[in-house]
Amino acid sequence: MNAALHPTIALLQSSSLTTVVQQEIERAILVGDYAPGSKLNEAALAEKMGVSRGPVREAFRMLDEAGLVRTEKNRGVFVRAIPIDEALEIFDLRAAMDDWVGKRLAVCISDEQVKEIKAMVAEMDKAVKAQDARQYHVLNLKFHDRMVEMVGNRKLTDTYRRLIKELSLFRRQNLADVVLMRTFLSEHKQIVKAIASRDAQAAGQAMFDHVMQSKQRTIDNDLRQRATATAAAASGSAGSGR
Amino acid sequence: MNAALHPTIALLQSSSLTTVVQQEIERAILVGDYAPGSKLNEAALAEKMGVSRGPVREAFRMLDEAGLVRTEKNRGVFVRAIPIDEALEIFDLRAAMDDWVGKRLAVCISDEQVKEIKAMVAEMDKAVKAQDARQYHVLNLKFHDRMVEMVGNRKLTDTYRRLIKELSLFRRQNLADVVLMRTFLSEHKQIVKAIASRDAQAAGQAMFDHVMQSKQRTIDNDLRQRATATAAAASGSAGSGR
DNA sequence: GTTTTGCAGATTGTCAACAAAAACCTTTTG
DNA sequence: CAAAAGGTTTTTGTTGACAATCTGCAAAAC
Repeated sequence: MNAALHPTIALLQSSSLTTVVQQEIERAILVGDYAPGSKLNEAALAEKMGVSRGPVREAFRMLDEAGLVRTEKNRGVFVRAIPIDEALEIFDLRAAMDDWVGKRLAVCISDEQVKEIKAMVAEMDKAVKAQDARQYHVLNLKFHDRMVEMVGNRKLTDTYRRLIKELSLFRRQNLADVVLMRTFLSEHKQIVKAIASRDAQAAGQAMFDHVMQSKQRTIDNDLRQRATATAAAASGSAGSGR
Repeated sequence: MNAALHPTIALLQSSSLTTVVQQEIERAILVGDYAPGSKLNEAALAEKMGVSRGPVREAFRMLDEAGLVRTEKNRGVFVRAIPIDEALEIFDLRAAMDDWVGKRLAVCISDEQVKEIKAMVAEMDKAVKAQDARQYHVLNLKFHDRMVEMVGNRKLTDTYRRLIKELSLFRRQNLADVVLMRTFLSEHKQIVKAIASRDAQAAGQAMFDHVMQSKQRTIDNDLRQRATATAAAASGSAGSGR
């Protein structure tokens, strides 16, 4: 007689102050309200959310273990700033996982599900044509997340999402220009095609390559930004102190 | 001027009560002091370790996020009991990761490191000949962990270890009998051989198959135990109530 | 003028107490 | 005798307070 209880009741049963604080801080971090490297003040957050410091501290411990913040004893907790080399490592690992995702999906995906991811690609197509980079980005995340989910391995899904969350802490990647979006879109189509044709080898390869392509773009991006940054610093030190 | 400070000072700087409590509880769980499913009492643990409940609660939140315990609101925290299907999922994911590990090592391992893993296999050989299943088990864990480490991808290492920890919460697998140990040992030799010969494809395949073999053994084991358990239950209900 | 020292304010680490919920045991009732 | 009711005890959730540590600034020493 406990099935299908009122949603509010279910919510109260499952969520303690700690968990809602944790979710709220996590949301704020992922959405960019707190920049990587910035300090999170216990008392300030506690007051802001109307709770005492206890639950906030417990939430911090969770976020630390999840890799979203880093704790320095007696100094406080800071939003983690993922360095470039760690981001690249994540790309490599993700590529290996997606390789497997492609292989598995080619074997076990249903016709229904093929339709679903085809529809997602179509939506991305629209976004590209409308030059809506923001929308494209959201759809892209959803596309990959959904495919991972379709494998039906919860551990894989958890692990994958964990990596994506951490990666989102990396210096926010410049929204792709239209040319790049077109490239990725065609890769997506290739992935879906390989999966739909049940070619495990090709599907794995396509997904692997696709992630490695993203990795390469991240490297290029970083080099470019690093160059402009040092240039600005040089002109800055030569010119105005600011 | 802060390098090479006194080890005791470094220890005090890095570890708070929360972290040492967390490590101690984790150790106790992994070593089997607290069986999967058993309840962890805040106050009892706090007193046992000579601290207040605060740090214990924070440690609980970390362990929860790490997947080693599960928290039920207003009821307490329990050592997680990994169900068979989740364990099998972990095996699948591990296989995919190890596939990649094999491929990478075949490409980037140093001659020095080849020697190292060969030595580990030799040690396992000794353990098998001595029929020391306990020692074999330890060496086996170390062998795989070391290879993962050698890939040089910290995210991979973290993720892998996390999975292994969770897996160790699965109903403690019966120590392998001598026949099985021999089988696994020969697979290990094959893995090392493929890596040493720089054959990426073969190395990946060998590691993948090896993990899938472990998975299969786990299935068999579970079926057997399940059978004897139901048989015992049947005779139990028919015979004495105990 | 630069470095060092000492102090004040703020922040974190830890603890003990209170409130609320769950578990347990006794008693009552059908 | 089983099941329900009620009260007691235990355990968790949350809070506020206190101690330890860090940070920044200003005064003193060199």
